[in-house]
Amino acid sequence: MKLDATQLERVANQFRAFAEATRLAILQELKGGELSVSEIVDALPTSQANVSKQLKILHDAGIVTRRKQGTQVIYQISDPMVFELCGLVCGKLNRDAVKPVKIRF
Amino acid sequence: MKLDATQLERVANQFRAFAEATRLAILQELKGGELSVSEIVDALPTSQANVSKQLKILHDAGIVTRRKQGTQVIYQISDPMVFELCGLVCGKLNRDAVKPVKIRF
DNA sequence: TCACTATATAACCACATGGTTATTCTTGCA
DNA sequence: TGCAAGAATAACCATGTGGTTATATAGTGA
Repeated sequence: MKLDATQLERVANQFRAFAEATRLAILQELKGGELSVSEIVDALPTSQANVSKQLKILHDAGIVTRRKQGTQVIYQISDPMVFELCGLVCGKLNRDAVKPVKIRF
Repeated sequence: MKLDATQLERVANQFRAFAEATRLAILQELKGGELSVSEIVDALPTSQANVSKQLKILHDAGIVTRRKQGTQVIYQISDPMVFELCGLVCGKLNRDAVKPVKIRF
């Protein structure tokens, strides 16, 4: 059963959301539980504008959910598939590595 | 245990290899077993040059292996993780879809 | 050696995208 | 109402990249 061009494009779009270090860093922070935008900004070495931009991409892809609380917006990972995905990739990188450097998301 | 910037970059690079419809289409063809470049070209609506280019990206990412056989070069998926990855993403897309349209890589 | 096939590479272009700075919008509070 | 904080958006730039066309490279057989 082969996916047609449209379906492949949708799958590619999902992968694309994970294909940037900053977005992965955001997801890594959210792994510990929901966080407000400013908490994420404080945790990462990038600007508030960029965090908002990347969060929008993750949100559009359905990877995170948002919730307003006063003036804050709180984000949360929407599907634990995220961890499985990153786990698979880290596993492959660990297998491929010559030196055994354990990476785990 | 958090990944540092370099490790996140490597994870992102893996995801990036999957983040294009043409490369996913190639992997989908290779799902049935090893294929030569020209067989892949015949199966896809793109040029030989582009197939070679995308195969190089997949190969550099360690996702496919190559083998020369006469004048032909035969490619193969190197790690079954590929199918698990695509399966997870398809599963998420199926869950997210309002209309239940089963997608399966 | 000469053609022919199979594959890879180079040059190029149009377009997408990550990041920054500046600005706008929203909410809560004095 | 005015102000400050939190977050999103706009404009912009530099870079990366998918695809094409054209060319180069390697192997095969006559």
